[in-house]
Amino acid sequence: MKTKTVPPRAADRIRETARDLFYREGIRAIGVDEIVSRAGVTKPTLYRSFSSKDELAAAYLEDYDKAFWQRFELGSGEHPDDPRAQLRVYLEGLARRATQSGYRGCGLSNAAVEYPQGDHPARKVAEANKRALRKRLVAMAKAMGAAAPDELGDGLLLLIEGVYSSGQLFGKGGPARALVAIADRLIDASIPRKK
Amino acid sequence: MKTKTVPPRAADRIRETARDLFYREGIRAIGVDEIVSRAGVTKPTLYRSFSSKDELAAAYLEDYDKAFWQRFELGSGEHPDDPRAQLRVYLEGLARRATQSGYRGCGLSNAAVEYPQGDHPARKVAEANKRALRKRLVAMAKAMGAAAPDELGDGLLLLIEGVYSSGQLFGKGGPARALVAIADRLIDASIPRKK
DNA sequence: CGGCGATGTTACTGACCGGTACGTCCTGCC
DNA sequence: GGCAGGACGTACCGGTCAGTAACATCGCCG
Repeated sequence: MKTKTVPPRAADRIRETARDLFYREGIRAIGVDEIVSRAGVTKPTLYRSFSSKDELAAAYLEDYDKAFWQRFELGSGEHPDDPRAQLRVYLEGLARRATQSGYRGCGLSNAAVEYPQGDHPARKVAEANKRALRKRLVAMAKAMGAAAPDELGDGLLLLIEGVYSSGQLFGKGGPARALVAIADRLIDASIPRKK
Repeated sequence: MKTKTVPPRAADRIRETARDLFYREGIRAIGVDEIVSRAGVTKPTLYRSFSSKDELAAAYLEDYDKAFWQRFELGSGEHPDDPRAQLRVYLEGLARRATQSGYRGCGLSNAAVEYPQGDHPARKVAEANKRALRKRLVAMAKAMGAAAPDELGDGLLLLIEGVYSSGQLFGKGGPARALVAIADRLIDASIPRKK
């Protein structure tokens, strides 16, 4: 009970507000003034918790990364020994979200578009997430019994990234609706017949 | 011969410079001052040819759209009656470009990330291009004899957009290297056996 | 030669950007 | 009760943003 029972909200509110605004509007499009005003705090408060806007953006992406893995691993609990079913849970949820109007894609991929230079703190978080995702997908492909797990893993990654991107371009009736069927077809075609 | 033999360079140089800078660094990241200084012109000159930065961005994307279709239809000349081979030509070139370091993805998709609001002139160009591409891919899938052309067309679009996005995230050894093999597998699995 | 359109020059605007020096208030502890 | 220290706000900084006004200069064409 030494830790404050009401751990001063300011920093958390800033993080939440930044998360919403950065995701919906883009990082470069949102100024710190708008963040602090919507969060009901002031700029010095923000800069006491984050050394710069870039660091705040990186923190936002760290949060996003955490939330992503939570979504991605949701199927692992439901189907502990069936990697294909695990992946399917994520793909179905993704296809649903990505075919709603207002979908904004992946915050991490979007950040990489906004910050092309490799040394930006936000980009580093994005790249690390994508490398981990690629590794995870290859591992899943291997567990599915794919003849060429690297290839299937990369194929799945291409499909997923394609959904992030096209989802925000097409909205409601977009190509993401075909995701599950396409992934199924691709996986089938990549696993040696087990008959 | 009434049209000027040397149509004053200024507007064209601005367009070219904007194209390079917007593509490599992003639209929001580049100010008009940098464009005019690199183009060797001055701001009033820019604003005599383009009513605003947003319109200049739209013009850049129009140019990009034109160049895109040129690349995309490159295989149509080489293989007039083989849609699968036509597409393959584009995919091979794309996979090559997207696995080089410094690849920046698709200028149109990137612009849509930078400008999420549907009424922005740049986004309109991007969306129109993507709708046309989707239509073209479905038509190609149909011409290939796909059982479900809409589905295959959308699957190909997902793969292509996935390459744009992941190409700029992974660079040299990225998942784009699997593009051609994956597309082949997917197409094979989507066309009724013709044996 | 006269004139006109395209371009350059200079200087400026008001808004907004990220970031900060400094004062104030509130809380907990002796 | 009073003081220390942390949390927060007020007010401001210099720089950059997109966009413009007023005027000078060049070169082509009649």
